[in-house]
Amino acid sequence: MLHMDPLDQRIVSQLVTDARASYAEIGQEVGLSAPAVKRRVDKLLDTGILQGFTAVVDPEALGWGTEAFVEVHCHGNVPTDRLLAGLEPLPEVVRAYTVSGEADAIVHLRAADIHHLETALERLRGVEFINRTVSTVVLSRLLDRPPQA
Amino acid sequence: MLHMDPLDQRIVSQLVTDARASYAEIGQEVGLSAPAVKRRVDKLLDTGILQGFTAVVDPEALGWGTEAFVEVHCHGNVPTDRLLAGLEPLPEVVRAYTVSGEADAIVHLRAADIHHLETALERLRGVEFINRTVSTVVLSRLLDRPPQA
DNA sequence: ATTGAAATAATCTACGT
DNA sequence: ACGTAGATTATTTCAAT
Repeated sequence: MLHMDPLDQRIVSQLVTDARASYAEIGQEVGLSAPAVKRRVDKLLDTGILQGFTAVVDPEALGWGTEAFVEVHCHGNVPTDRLLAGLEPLPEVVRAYTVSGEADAIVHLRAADIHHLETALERLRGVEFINRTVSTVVLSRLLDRPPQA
Repeated sequence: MLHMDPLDQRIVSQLVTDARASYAEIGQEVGLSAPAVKRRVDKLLDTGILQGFTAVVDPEALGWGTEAFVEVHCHGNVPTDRLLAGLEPLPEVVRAYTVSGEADAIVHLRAADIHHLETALERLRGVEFINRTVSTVVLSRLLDRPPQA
């Protein structure tokens, strides 16, 4: 179903490095004409291998400078779709994962400041099926690597 | 030094949604000409508010389908630059944060499979100043939100 | 599945307001 | 700081291999 040949991989790699690179530029790097690159990119978008193109924004500049990771422990067994439905409405939830181990999920929160983070945590704890949360506040971002350069 | 007016915010928002949108398209959305949009984008890149443009790739397709979060506990006090120097050489480290609480850092690992994850963990534990690690393997990705849509 | 060429569209570099 | 105009470059479509 989804397979990338080496050329696709190099195209994807270029786009990860600079999503606004022209098809001609990419083509020059990988040894293809611009239309050939576009067709491959279109197909990669079609198959879902490429999910889209986005700008990388300094969270500080957006006024979302405070982050935390929260272990979520639920009452009994909660199916993932209910988990998702419970977390989705909270705008401070950047990412969420179901995990092995004691916790049921890990939630990545992003807020404007500590106070905002606190209210976000309160709302998170207010989600009906959530029993207990364990928060870890981020002090600094050490590393933030592009998916594949 | 870094401030965004409402027009900048709308431009950034457009670019987060689609980093390959043309300046003319963005301009139409926000009520500016294409050159005006480009000038603002250039300035946003210059000030570091916009850090770049990247493609969003399905990690499965890259053969990096297994993820884990690892609490890192160090021997005594390790300065952040030494932490960074220790983690940076490991390609499986996608992101790393220094954090409040018991752990010294949280490391986000991405590997091809469980076996690869295991070897990555072993190498992580091999970093000299690392005392103990607590791993949590990701079972599924519930939510992965764009920074600001 | 690729190239090459022609039509269309986007970008860049003025310059003027 | 924005817009318009003109030159340049990129993208797209299509024909052909």
